Amino acid sequence: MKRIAESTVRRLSLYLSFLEEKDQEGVTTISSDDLAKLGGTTSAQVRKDLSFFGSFGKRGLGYSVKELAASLRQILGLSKEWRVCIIGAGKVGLALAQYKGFRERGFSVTAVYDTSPDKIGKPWDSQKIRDMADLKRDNADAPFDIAVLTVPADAAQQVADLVTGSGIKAILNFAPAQLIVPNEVIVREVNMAMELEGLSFALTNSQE
Amino acid sequence: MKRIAESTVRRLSLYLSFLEEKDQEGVTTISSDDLAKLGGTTSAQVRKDLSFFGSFGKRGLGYSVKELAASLRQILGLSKEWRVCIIGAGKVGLALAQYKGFRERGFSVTAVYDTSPDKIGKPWDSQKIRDMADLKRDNADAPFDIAVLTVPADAAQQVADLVTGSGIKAILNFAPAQLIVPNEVIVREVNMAMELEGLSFALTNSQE
DNA sequence: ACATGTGAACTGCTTCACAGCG
DNA sequence: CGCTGTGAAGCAGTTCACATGT
Repeated sequence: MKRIAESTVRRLSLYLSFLEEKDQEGVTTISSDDLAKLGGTTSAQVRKDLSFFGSFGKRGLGYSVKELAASLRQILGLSKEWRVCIIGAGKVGLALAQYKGFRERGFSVTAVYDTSPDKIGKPWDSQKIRDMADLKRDNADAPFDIAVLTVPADAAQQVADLVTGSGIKAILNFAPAQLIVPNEVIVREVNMAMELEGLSFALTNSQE
Repeated sequence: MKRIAESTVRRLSLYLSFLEEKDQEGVTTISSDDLAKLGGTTSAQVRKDLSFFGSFGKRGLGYSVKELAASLRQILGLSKEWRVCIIGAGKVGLALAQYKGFRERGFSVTAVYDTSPDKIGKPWDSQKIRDMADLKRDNADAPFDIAVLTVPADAAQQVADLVTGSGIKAILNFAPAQLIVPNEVIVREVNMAMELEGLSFALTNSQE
């Protein structure tokens, strides 16, 4: 398959959320222009994004909300449940562990890990925080698809090594550190400092 | 000033974090190639990014770590303290409120707001959670530069209206909702669903 | 000799505009 | 006729390559 731009994938994800919203509202048909307005883009962009994957609309009519949503779920790989573990049982990690949005979207948080004896064994939801040392064995029993890293910056690389060493192939990294991982491992960074500094820059330079 | 790409700003932010790290380690001089390797980019990219703002290096030598860091802080607008409020005293909001990385980078969280009577008045750090209804008055007394939204998706637009109505000019939005705001207001979205779905897509399509 | 700074070439994402089809 | 799907054009961001300064 042709390489798809990350920006395209992000927009598909956005379109899907709008479609789900519209479906809830009972809307059955939607045009590329409607989707574009919701997502702050253009109808040509919407059609181009979809065109990489096939043709989903009816000319003169638009798209079936339900059908397009189903197609996008398929494209984004959301038809299966993804098994997610969270590494780092700090405030952010535990907040994420209980975040309902995960499960709704098919991401099922099945374990939380930490290295601190203070935290290991403590309860979260209906389970207990597990020892980081068990990750490799646990993953061999029932593999995780995605590891979410919510550890301090100085521990991030070491934890990432354990994660990739266990065979996990995707990381969502909340630690403010640039991870070095094998080629086949996919990493997405969520870097708060970067977002805030982007706002800082924009505010500083907005009064021209 | 010429318009600067968001990707450039994100990289500047990244370079700054590397420079701070290197400075800690006592490194005094660094080449564009060194910075590129740390950030997973190319030396030409680093030099081009910097070139938008001036010329900071010495030919044949490289950049002074301290001087370049100072320049980047200046460029990114990090020489002043930014006043930040957090809106939504749920798990994520409170986790962010106590996140040390904020203050280290010059972002000072000075208030947390909520609408729920259960939460208003409860302590966080050395302060109390304030009533959302007080935001406008509080902001008139001592303006916030940035509002961080950690509210449920269905409340996000309404809250954003209150925020922009109070005169706040920048929003970091953690709610999975596309905000509509006046032109002069700057919004950055941190959308977990999008990040996870990006990983899902990549995992689904990685085995070619 | 070495690494910066930068115009020029290139790559790839976005926008345009229209043919095609319901 | 309306809206999709798509080649072609346009534009923005990245990479190249070299002249320039130390």
